[in-house]
Amino acid sequence: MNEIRVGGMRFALDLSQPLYEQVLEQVRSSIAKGEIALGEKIPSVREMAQALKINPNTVMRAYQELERDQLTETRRGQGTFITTDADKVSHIRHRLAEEAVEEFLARMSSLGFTAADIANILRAKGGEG
Amino acid sequence: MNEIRVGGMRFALDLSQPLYEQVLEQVRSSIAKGEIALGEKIPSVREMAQALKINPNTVMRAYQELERDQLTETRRGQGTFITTDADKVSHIRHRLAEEAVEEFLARMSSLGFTAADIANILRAKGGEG
DNA sequence: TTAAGTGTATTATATCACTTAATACACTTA
DNA sequence: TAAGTGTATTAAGTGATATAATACACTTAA
Repeated sequence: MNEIRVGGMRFALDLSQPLYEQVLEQVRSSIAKGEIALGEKIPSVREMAQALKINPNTVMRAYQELERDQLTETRRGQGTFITTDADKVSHIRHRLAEEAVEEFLARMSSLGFTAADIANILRAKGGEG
Repeated sequence: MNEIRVGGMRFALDLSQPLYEQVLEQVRSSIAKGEIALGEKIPSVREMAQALKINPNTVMRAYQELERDQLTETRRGQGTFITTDADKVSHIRHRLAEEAVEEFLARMSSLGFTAADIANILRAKGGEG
């Protein structure tokens, strides 16, 4: 699978998407799922870059987006830490979910599926899984 | 809105995505929704390019993807026509829906939402709309 | 036969996002 | 003081996207 474990997180990078987006999303996912604790330190830019075999600048870009979303706090000279504010995590998590739902519904609507159609499809899906 | 009507279809292009993908998706959407009839001729490459103010090569690329999906048939010297095979349309429509569902569920799962969570969110969404 | 309108192919150019590389600087801690 | 942090800068390369200009094969109607 080319799966890399670093800092208690799992990473699987490919070329289908920008690398910085994949790093961002996979760290964010770990936070949202609670797989990494609040206040915990994540690997340094250089350490992460070396582990993932990508450029430090690329990791930096991902880390800066995490901080802009207030999911992390950076302390110069110390490192990058997950926020200690559970509300921040909850807020971002629901905002991202809202975006996913909106995009999904728009996409299905553009294919001519109604809300009832979608409910049926998901119900069928849930039944088999 | 910068909405352009051409060949019975509506187009609204922006810079958030490749132009050829937007043209592809918007024609495909018109077909899936039955807004354009089976067997009908769609605008020529040059006509579409002029109407949308984009390059003919860009339109060409969108048209070729439609043909690869067998949603259209091209007749040299005559033009590009929607397939007359309703099954083809149905097949593609369900394939795209399947992809949308899979991506949506994966995205929600990466945020730590369960199938039950998702059902609740969509039910709430349906109720208010 | 001809002219206009089709799809199609080719070559060249330009732009932009992404990624890497190499450095350097400010800060914190041991 | 040395090592490890985040951060900034400059340069270069690559690939996808889009445009431009041109040409060719085919179909249809005048």
